[in-house]
Amino acid sequence: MQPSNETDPSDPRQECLALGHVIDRIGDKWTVMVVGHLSTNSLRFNALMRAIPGISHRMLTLTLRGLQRDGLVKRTVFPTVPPRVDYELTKLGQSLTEPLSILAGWASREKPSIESAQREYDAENAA
Amino acid sequence: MQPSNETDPSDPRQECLALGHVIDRIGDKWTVMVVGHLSTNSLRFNALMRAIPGISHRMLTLTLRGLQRDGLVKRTVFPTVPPRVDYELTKLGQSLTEPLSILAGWASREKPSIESAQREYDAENAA
DNA sequence: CAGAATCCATCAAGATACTG
DNA sequence: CAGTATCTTGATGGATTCTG
Repeated sequence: MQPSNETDPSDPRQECLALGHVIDRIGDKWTVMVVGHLSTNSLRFNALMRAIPGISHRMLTLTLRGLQRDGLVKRTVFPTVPPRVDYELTKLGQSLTEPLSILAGWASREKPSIESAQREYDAENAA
Repeated sequence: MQPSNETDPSDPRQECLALGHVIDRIGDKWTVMVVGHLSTNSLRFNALMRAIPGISHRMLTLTLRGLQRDGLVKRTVFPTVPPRVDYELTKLGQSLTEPLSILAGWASREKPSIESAQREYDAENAA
């Protein structure tokens, strides 16, 4: 039924182009980890730092700012001394946790297969 | 039953750390797009080039090699003249399309919300 | 056609030091 | 505690050229 229109939004390929765009935002390591850790409860800045091994001060800041900008994370400042800042997922952020956990499930399920494929590939390519 | 072991694999936080690792491989724009386009049928190199706007020759090569190494894509060479190479998802690769399409669904559903949040954030931060 | 190889600009990210 | 600012480097990715 579709005429010769190349930009059919119901085309799964178009959808995957849209995904590519969003993946660029939320698809990096740190973003995924932050969302994962905030999915259960709100956390303070340093608590996130401790929870996510290897993340630098700077990257956590930038990641949180990005998530905040996308409306996925809410930042709450308590005017105490010393200052305290809580980060929690917004409703929109919560809605992301399900797709991500599905992906996480796939990742942990298929991790062995992937790693064995890598070893095989590397072995073939080593000689 | 778990002792004071901090690396409990059933902990959702541990799972999200595993995700972070895998996301680093499959979570980039081009990889997602390639998998998306291969989800319906196998494609040749240049067909993928044309299907994915903006991808460079080099990035397509590297992306495909990575997917191949992970065992997600199978490369088939036809010894014809001119040479012809088909790329198709393996079974493992097929199994990834469902989680990805769920994520893609979320992305296209929530895209308006995200963009409006961004506009709001930028407006607040512009002044 | 399907790649490999080289060159190069840019940018992302870590380390470090400073502030309210 | 929760950031911001600056610096420096190393990886990334694009353009281009060459080959079987």
